[in-house]
Amino acid sequence: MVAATQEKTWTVGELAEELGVTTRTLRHYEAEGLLAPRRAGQNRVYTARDRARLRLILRGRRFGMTLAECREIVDMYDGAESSERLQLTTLLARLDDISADLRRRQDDLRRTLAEVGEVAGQCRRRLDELV
Amino acid sequence: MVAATQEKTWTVGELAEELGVTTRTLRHYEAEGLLAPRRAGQNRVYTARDRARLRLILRGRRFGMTLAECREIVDMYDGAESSERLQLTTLLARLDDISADLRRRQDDLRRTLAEVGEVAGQCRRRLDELV
DNA sequence: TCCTTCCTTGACGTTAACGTCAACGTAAAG
DNA sequence: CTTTACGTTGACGTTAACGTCAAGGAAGGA
Repeated sequence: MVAATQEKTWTVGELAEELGVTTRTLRHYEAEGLLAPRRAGQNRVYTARDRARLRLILRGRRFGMTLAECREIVDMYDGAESSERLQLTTLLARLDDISADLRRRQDDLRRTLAEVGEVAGQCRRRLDELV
Repeated sequence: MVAATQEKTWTVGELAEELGVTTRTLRHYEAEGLLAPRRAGQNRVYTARDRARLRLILRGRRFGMTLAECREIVDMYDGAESSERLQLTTLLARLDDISADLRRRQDDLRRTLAEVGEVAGQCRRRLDELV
């Protein structure tokens, strides 16, 4: 098992393809400080950790988080390994704020979904009447 | 009860203020065909119905719906009162698509919230270790 | 060697969703 | 009658999140 420590990596093209975005998006995220892939010479090398970060970002984007908000969240993964009480306490407070915000959005989504269901129900009733 | 049929109305400024947006936003939504308030001469007059539409729109915006998506949904409220079978059937299919999309976003949100909770938990554990 | 494919950086373009400013009308208050 | 506080339209500006070239480098196959 000589090669057991060789973790899988991706090129920009591969990772972009796999997650359904363009390479431009990956370079943009890097420019905005959301990703920081290794380099093999000039070329970017993405690890499984980079890939996980990217998936978090893309997931957030799908329900309206800005890149700045995404960055704040992924950065917290690193901050949570701090050893300073003040840092951890501050981070924890921020995380609570973020959770509250996400729950509000969850509520907005839930209500919207409910109302879409209402309209669908109304459609079905009118279709029944048309028999 | 002579005046019982006089429903409450709002001016742009009043409605914007009440819902926490600017008047520019209301005029923009009108230009994009999401709202169509009555006029009293030149001035816009918003009814409770307009207000309800606006609340739906703003709610959708909060979790990442575009104005075009918002318009499609609010327009369906009107379409659901159609009397043509084909119209209703088409609308119903579209509503199912939208519901599926919203549920995906709901899932994305749920997962993100869970992971934020994970990070918070990790913070708390590290804080405990620091006693 | 040449060709293709993938990568790089840099720079300008585009779209959505408003912000901002100008120039003007009008109705109530002082 | 003028000031103040709304309202109107029109037009240009701004920000975020990429899209879209352009120009070039490095690796591998025919």
